[in-house]
Amino acid sequence: MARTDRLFRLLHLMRTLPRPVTAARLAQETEVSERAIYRDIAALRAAGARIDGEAGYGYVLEEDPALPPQSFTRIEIEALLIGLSEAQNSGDREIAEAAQQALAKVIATLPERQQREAAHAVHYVFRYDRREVPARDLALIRKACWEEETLRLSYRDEAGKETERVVLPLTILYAEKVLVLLAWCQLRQDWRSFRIDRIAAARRTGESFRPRRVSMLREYTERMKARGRPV
Amino acid sequence: MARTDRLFRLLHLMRTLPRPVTAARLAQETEVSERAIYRDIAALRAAGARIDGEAGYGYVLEEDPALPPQSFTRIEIEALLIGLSEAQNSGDREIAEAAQQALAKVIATLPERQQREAAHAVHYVFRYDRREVPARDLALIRKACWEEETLRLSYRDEAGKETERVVLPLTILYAEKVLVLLAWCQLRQDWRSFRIDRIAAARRTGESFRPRRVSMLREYTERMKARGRPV
DNA sequence: CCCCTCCTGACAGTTTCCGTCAGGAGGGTT
DNA sequence: AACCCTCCTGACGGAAACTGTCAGGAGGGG
Repeated sequence: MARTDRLFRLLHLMRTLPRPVTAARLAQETEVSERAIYRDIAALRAAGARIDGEAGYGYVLEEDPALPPQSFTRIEIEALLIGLSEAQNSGDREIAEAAQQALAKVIATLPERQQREAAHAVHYVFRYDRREVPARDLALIRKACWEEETLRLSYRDEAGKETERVVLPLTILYAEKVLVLLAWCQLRQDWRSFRIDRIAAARRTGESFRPRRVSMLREYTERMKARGRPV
Repeated sequence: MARTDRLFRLLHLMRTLPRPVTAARLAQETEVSERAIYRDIAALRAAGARIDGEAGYGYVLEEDPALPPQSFTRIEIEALLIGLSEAQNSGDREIAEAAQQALAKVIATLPERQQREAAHAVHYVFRYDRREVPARDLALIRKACWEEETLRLSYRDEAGKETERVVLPLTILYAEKVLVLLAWCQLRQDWRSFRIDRIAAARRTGESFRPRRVSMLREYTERMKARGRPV
């Protein structure tokens, strides 16, 4: 591999691999020695890349010279930061972390002046109602929605009674203080909302309902509208 | 000039000089021969840059996913969308619009598959408590925070009594259902929070307190910590 | 103490790059 | 047709950069 190619590839790897990226990992991916990686990082830094690197930690690309600078107004930057803060209060740990990473990626494309504006944002989100974090099975449910795979749920209703449900999971809904799974319930043959904190267990069935998720959501939306309900 | 530097510089020149850019111009700007430029262009192309070049015309850098601009995991995309939804519920119209635009800009840089993932996101934010939108003067207050300019406020307290305040505005705080301005109040010689919906009028004084905003925020934060209060 | 990782210099051998020169292509204008 | 503009590519000899190995060091955390 030509060195030129490798330098661009390193930038790409630092953008896409989970942070932080170690020199050992980069060396493995590009099939050169670690010493070559150190040299490459130095070259990229000399060329304007802002790469944070701490002993014992790894590398984080903070400003990327290969990308066209993206331009956001100051208020757009503030809006993104508000969004990050809100996502961090979502009660969903995985989403909170993902928001942080996504925003860091966006910030890395910004010129220095705008990065400074981001650092000195004037909006601040403050929430007392830290929602219960129903960490259990949330990732599994999310994945099932993405992959349009049926789930078997053990669900506890308000009275504490537990039933087994086979559902087609459509959407994770962030309502006021609870997370809700909107799904098509095969037991009831109708749409049902399941509070995620009342899901005792969730198991994947291996059965796919692809590609029906989007059309079912459309149906649900239209039914809610027909009932004069907010969507 | 190191070749690495030169390659990034060429990308920058093609982005900023009037199109089309000739090899002769690039050679002059970077102080190398035209032959070197031809080689550099070949290297950039090998690295994925889409550079259009026609004999007798010059070069045009096609700025698009050829140099994979940004990559987000699926959950990162979902997190950004959650953030957008939350920002749209912030009660601040300007922020809501800015969030939409910022996100559109981010999405536009994504490869097609990821744009589709964004379109079929599984998370949905739903809020009953549409907050009061105190649109009046909010933009002015925001700008004053950014520019570190003193404000004169007509402020109504809970009993409806109106006072005049001269304040150094620091932060717009998104609490549960209200927007709050955190400021240093010169009348009280202390930090005060002002509910934005109770601000009857706000006027700029023309007096700057730059560059004190950041250090004052730090002070406030430290005081809150010393009092065992959440920051 | 150990572990993890980033960091830098030196070395000899290997590879790449450089400008110059030559020849060609494509498109447009007169 | 000739001429102009520009992109394009190969070859050459000399110069510059790169390579992996080895050695030594730093910082942070447990």
